[in-house]
Amino acid sequence: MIAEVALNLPLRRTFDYRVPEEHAGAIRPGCRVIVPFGNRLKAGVAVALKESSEVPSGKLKALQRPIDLAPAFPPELIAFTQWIADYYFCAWGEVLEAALPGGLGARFRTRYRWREFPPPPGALKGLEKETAALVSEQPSWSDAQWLRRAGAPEARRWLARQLKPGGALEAVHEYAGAKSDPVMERWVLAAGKSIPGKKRRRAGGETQKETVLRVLGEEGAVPMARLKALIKDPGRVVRQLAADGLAVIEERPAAPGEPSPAPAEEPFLELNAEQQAAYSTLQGALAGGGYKGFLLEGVTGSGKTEVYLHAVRETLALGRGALLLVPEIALTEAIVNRFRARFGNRVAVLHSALAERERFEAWNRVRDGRANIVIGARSAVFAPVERLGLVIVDEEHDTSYKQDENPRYNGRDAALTRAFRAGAVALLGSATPSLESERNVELGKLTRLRLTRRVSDRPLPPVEMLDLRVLPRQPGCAMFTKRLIETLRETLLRKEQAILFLNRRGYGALARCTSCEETLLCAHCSISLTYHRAEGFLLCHRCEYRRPLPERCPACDAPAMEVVGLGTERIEQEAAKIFPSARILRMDSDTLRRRGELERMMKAIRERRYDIIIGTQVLSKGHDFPHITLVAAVLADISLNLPDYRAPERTFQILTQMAGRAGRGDQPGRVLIQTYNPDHYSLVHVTGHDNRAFTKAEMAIRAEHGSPPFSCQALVWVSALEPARAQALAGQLAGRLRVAAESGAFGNRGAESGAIGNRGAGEGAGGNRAAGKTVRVLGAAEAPIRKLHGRYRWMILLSAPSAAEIRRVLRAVLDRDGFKAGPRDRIVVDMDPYNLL
DNA sequence: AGCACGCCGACT
DNA sequence: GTCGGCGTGCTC
Repeated sequence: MIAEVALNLPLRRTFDYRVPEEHAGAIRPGCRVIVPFGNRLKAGVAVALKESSEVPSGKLKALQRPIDLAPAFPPELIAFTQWIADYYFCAWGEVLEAALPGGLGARFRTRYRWREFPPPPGALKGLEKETAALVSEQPSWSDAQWLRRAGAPEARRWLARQLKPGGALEAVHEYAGAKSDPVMERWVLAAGKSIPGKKRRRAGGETQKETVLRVLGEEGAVPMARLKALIKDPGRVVRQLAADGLAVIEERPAAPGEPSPAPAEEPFLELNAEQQAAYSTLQGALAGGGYKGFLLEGVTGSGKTEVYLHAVRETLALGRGALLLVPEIALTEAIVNRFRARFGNRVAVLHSALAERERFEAWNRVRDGRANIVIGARSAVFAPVERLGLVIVDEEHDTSYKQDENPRYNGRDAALTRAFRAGAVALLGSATPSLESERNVELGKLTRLRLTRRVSDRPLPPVEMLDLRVLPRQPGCAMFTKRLIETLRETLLRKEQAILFLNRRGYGALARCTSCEETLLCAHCSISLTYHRAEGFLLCHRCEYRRPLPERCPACDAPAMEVVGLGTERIEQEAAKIFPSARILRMDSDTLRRRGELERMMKAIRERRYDIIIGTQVLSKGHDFPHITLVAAVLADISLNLPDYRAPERTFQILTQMAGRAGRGDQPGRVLIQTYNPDHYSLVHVTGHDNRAFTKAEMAIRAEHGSPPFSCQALVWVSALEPARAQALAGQLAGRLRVAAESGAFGNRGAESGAIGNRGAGEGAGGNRAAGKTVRVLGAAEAPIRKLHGRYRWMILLSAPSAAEIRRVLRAVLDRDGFKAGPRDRIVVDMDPYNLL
């Protein structure tokens, strides 16, 4: 028997292994396995079993052992992850790695062993005395031991020499368990029947031994941890008892942590007419039992979640499971609690904010069917839900669904494909749908469902544009118009809460010399440093680089450094000056570092312990604030000016989401937008809450430029340590891609099946193509951020009617022709990219 | 990605 | 003479 194994390596291929007789029964498709690879061990997934292999049997190795007793991946997910790897042009093993909480999660250690023991005396030559003593006294020792004792460079060289053929040592690699293995606890069990009762009593009461024996007599078995509370050094006492045959020490799997108590049970709310209409349609689709896709477009506060809840209930009633994806930052206790209040422990939460143990536990509950409703971020799209009937993607427009490291998949698009392949209903929800989804509605791939009214029947707040080019400012504070400050003052006088929104953290945008105009840049990236006042440092927002704000300009030595531009820290400082008695809270990724901080702050806001909340877009995502009546964008232009064709879409979405935060309680809300571009269409349509008008305008622009969703794109990033090398390599690669694109234009291509094709009219459609190039190659061009993490970056843009065309070109150059980069160069493919910088 | 192998310059 | 730089190629 041969197992085909996908390894977590950036290789777009699998490896075959012989399955040894002893594991023949245990190795099934979907099992994680340990295999020898080169001269070490690696974890992988047996994705298929077969009778024979293309690989000559002399080359085949035997896999070492399985990690799992039961396959970690059901057949559906093996096929689905392969599809994802293929579509996103990445390694299957990397997708499998991303699909499991904690990854494949195998731990290894290395032991160094004497080829003969005791070692010949000459072998220790060159080692200092202590290290020599350590290694000469034992037949083998672990890498951890070695590192602790032998950090010196001579020792390192000695080891390398001895490990070479002819040396006195060999390295033995061992599997050291998986992260997902149950945590073990040491227990003490009573043994032997004689519990000596007539020991002479000491004046002070029981001896420590007697205490342990008494507890064992009462309970039979206790965890060591509990004895620790009773006596000083339970390990020593228990070892003695064990030696006397009175106790036995045993490792047992620790009991899983207390599941948090389910919140009070909550009834299903009655749906209003619009919700009911949407739900009825979903009900029909669910009953149909096959794939159907929907876009639920509902303004903030229109009750999308209640529709989700009803749809999930219906799904369960049909004997199927459900998946709810939420954006990375938005997963709050609120939505999880609502689900748990209706469905109790059928709900499992998979999220990076959870501790690793909890994620394993949740994942296991899904895998063995105890839970069949999964709520989680992007990677939850790979949750092993059985008989999947419904996949919901909340806030589907959110760009955090796109992973910006390998595998570079989009959770929303992956969700559509998974639903399609599973014959499930897909439901995308948003107040501001993405252009991709709008296009899919136009193409009939998604059916639109609309919720136009807020549940409370409260009208949407009026939005007022404040033109920064002309309006008078608050004296001494140029960032605020008088109008904004007056409105804020009224709000505070009414004892209501206000949000000041600015999409940049830190104190100011950059630090500059007033004398020579030099701007301070990051040492590793070609972007300006942001001053963070609270930390007292200049920080790079792309890497970890930090440095103090210098007194003198590093370029001209003038003592004239100044911090220019706006950040949330500065807004906070200025607001505190104007409203000294207001209670101000700043929310951005700086103040939200700690786990659970978001929840704590949200609670404090709901309890009205703050008057002004200042923050970045973390504020815009999916939270209810009943007492906020004013939302003001301090400078809407920041996100508008990025060199990214999606900047208007993002700006419209963020501002519309922010506007939706105003006035959800009893008080009506209002929204102010300060900007230098009051006539820009993406701002104007926020004023009118006019989704459709914005979409129409933006769609026209995209159509004109042929950008997504009217085409499919891939970015090929090329980076190197020297700028010239990056440029040359990118130029070469672009040339080769161009050749492949042209030569393939008239060639044969099979239609691919099963693709949902989130964008691009041609996905899976086969013919209907004009003769000529279908794949356009743009560039290579230098990246807008030309240097990042010390690497110089170039980009090549591939654009085509369908992803399949692009894959064909990429395969031709990168796989078939094996276009090679040096070990210090990097070539990264990003399908359907969101990050264009 | 690692890690070996292999082929050229500056040091004990 | 060797240590070590990094280009090249392979891993079932």
